[in-house]
Amino acid sequence: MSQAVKKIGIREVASRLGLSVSTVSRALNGYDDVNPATRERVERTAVEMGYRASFAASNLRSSQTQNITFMVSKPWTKFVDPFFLSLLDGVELVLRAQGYDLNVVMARDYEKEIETIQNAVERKRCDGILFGRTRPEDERISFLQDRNFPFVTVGRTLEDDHSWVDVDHVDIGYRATERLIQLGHTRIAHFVTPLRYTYSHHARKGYRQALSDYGLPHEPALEVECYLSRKTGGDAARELLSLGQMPTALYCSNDMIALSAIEALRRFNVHAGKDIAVIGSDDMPLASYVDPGLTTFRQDLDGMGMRMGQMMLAMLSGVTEPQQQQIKAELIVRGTDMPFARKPGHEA
Amino acid sequence: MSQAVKKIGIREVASRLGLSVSTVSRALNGYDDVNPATRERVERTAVEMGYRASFAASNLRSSQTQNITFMVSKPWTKFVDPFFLSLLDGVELVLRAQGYDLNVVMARDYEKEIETIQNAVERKRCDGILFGRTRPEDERISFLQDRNFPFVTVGRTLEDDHSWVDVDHVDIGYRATERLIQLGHTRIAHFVTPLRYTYSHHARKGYRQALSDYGLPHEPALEVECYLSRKTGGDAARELLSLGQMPTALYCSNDMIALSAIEALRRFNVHAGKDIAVIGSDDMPLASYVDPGLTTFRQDLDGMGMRMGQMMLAMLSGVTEPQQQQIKAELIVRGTDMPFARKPGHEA
DNA sequence: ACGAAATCCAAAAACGTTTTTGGTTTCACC
DNA sequence: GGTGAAACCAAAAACGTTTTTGGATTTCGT
Repeated sequence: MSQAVKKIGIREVASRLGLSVSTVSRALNGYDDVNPATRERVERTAVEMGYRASFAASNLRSSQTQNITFMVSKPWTKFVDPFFLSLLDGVELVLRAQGYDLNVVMARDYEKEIETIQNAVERKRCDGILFGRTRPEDERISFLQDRNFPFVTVGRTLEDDHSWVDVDHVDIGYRATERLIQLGHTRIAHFVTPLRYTYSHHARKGYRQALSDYGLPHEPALEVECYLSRKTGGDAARELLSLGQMPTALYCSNDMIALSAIEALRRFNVHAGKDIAVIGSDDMPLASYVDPGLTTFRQDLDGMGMRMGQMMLAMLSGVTEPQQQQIKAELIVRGTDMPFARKPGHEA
Repeated sequence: MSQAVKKIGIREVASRLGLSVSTVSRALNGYDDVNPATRERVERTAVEMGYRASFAASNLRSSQTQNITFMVSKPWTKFVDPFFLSLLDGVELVLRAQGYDLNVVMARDYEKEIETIQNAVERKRCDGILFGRTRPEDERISFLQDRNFPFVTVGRTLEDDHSWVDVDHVDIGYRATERLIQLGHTRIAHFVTPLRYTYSHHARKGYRQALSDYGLPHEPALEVECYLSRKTGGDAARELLSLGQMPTALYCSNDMIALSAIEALRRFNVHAGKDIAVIGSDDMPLASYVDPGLTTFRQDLDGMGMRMGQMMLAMLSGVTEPQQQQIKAELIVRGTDMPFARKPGHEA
């Protein structure tokens, strides 16, 4: 543990070089009115002396932080984290390439979300904000729009008048349901993710559309909203069981819900892939490890993240009109779906 | 999209109140030489006017950021994320309670780790740093010690002359091995996590100690180092299989390795819980979903995180001597371990 | 009613950069 | 040799707070 290192500022660098402070600053920040030779000399000396501009000071003067914040809400950290982490990876990659830092802050709960954003924006802690779990009417979004603060979301709202990336959940819902129909199923349940999130509506819309397109009746009882913690897929499954008439197929707009439903059904001797067909939505890592593997949809999170980063970069460099990108998910067939069998094997 | 909100600083608040800027500042920052009535008036007006101190400015002047950074390395984001997220949760909780923000930055790879820390420290972006994946000789730690910068790690080094929290991996290794021995196994393999991390050494030490305590020979061939990506538990398992003499039990210092080994062995008709006993180490969420469930150890991540936060807080308030806390993990018996059977059922 | 201590507050300095402003060279061109 | 433009750089202002300094005012014991 050696002696604390002497603090060294831009002044020191300047005086060592016999240059003025402003020249050093301009050299370091890539201005064009500085002699290339001088610039080189400055740069070399700066690293030699171990000089690094104080974040606070440059931030204060330039009112730029070179910093983008990704806000993640508490519910995420419980289950959907892999989702979020792959995404982050992509974002970070493209932001870093342009000299921006990405940092992640956690909003402990629902109300804290807006507070967190407020803190970030009003105290000018970052140049832009990223977040997901958008809701049809999202006060975070109107807040940011009001102050004209750059942001990109994962997911849409009702209005859609901002920049976002999103997976096409209508498409997923439709294709999942369609597949089950084509496998011969006629009574297909849908375990719905919390409807406060926009994507849940989309998924449900796809589900209903497929049903209607293929002339199947829409049974409201088969459509049950789940919550990641309060009411799991397991709870929903038990509810359905107790109602008597089990469906022969199940589409869940979230793998976690699907998995917990499968788990619960197994207890009642109803086996996914044998007695009931199950399709999930977001190919979480667990999905492939479980036996049988969950049939679900893969989303190109990394690509989405990169796209998201690019959008942010564009906004930061002046682009003002909303940029939007929707991507299709890819069906991953594993073991939990199967054709309709004459006699559904549930003797609950 | 309304008009951009007028920027309002401490000056505006002061003049509105007919007070001086300094008084407003002192009132807001809880100094004691300000009339309670005045303080109340100031506080009310501040929120009324929507005033929030600029982060950069207060940071610059006070040289405090009220901000703690948790650095996570890329490898983590792939597999061990649940680990890391629970931990974070605890940290965040206690830091927030004292008005500190926690933010997470990702180091893209090995070399970037030190760079990330440098950036954080030298540019004074935070008041303290947290990170894990410590190595026996860890340059990050010496760097921070040299500059006398507050930090707490998850995991130890050879020296241990700093603040850390850690799970007792020697204990886990010992108890896992002991349990397998008591179940009658005599040939117990150990799939070792990357030895560049300190905890891997600890786990191996526990493993070897148990072997020796119970008079079992230490077969080097049964001890194979795995890497989270390059050489998985599956690879290691296949390696062992090809060597001919399979062990009847396996202890892995990481659940992911255990799981991938189990998966690979199944392909060769060697079933965990029937043909081979397997014990993991860190009860990742997957462990309970897999069938049969993985017998492993639960670590109180949340508690560890909180402890970690407390240590940081203590350092920030002047405590200088290293604080250290080791916690014991709890054995979670599920389905992958079983007593030794006369005829090990592997016909590979 | 007086002095000392405590309380309250204003003015100005300071934090370490970047940006603005403007001045001096250098250079090419007529 | 004079002129204008381009290149280079120095000095000082500015960013928005917190901290320091010190001057009033009030309070309290005697």
